[in-house]
Amino acid sequence: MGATKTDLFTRQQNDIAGMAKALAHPARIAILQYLVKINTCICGDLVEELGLAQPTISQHLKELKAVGLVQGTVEGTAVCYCINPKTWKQYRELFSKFFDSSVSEGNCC
Amino acid sequence: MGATKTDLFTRQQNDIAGMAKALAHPARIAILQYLVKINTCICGDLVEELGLAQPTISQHLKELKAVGLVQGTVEGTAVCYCINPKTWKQYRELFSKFFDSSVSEGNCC
DNA sequence: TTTATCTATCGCAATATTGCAATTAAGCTA
DNA sequence: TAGCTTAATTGCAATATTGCGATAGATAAA
Repeated sequence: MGATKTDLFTRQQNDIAGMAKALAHPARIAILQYLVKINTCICGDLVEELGLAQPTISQHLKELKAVGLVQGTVEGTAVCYCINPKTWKQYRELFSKFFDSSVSEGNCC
Repeated sequence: MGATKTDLFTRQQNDIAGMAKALAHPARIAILQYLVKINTCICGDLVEELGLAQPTISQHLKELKAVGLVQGTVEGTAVCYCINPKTWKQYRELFSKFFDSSVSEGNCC
């Protein structure tokens, strides 16, 4: 029926999947990379940087804010966006832990 | 409308997003964790392990195979699945590289 | 060959995501 | 206040994803 059956899985599994979902769009990757590159905060010239319409960028920023990867502060008429370092580190650790599960090279099918 | 505008983004950005998309479902996370835990190959008792119907599991396995995270070999009537260590390492490195972009703690908005 | 077992595919329904035009909301400046 | 700029929200259309029943394909055993 189209909806993910989250109740079948552990909290951690849903967490990892949710984090991955936040990264599962090139526009959001581009936004994050841009924010990392610029370091200091940036507002909505993301609209210029990427080729997407303003409501679309706003939507992607909303999702990134929802998972805590990005912060926004109102600066006059503009909004200043930046990476949330705390969540960023959480993401790094979670993915790192997930992939560090040792995968044996040889005894595969 | 409704389709991702992949042509607006770099190859790398689409790659990361594509990899993230493969992980963006708890069932696929659960499958990968199970395969890592069992180490040696496993077939479709994933259906028992997770509570999803056989066609649904098959679908998720297909996606994991499509991105190369999982291999399958026919073993009689069953199919033996396992992690593809090569792709697994590629994923780990890509995500690690992405998140290791240094995010400064202080000068945020 | 027939039967049993296991997996893949098809087709469908329900839901989610993507993208944007139009509009609204909020703040600055004159 | 009115006018301007910027961002968020709304509403819609197009597409993608999720999940499963039914079916088909492949192989082993009788």
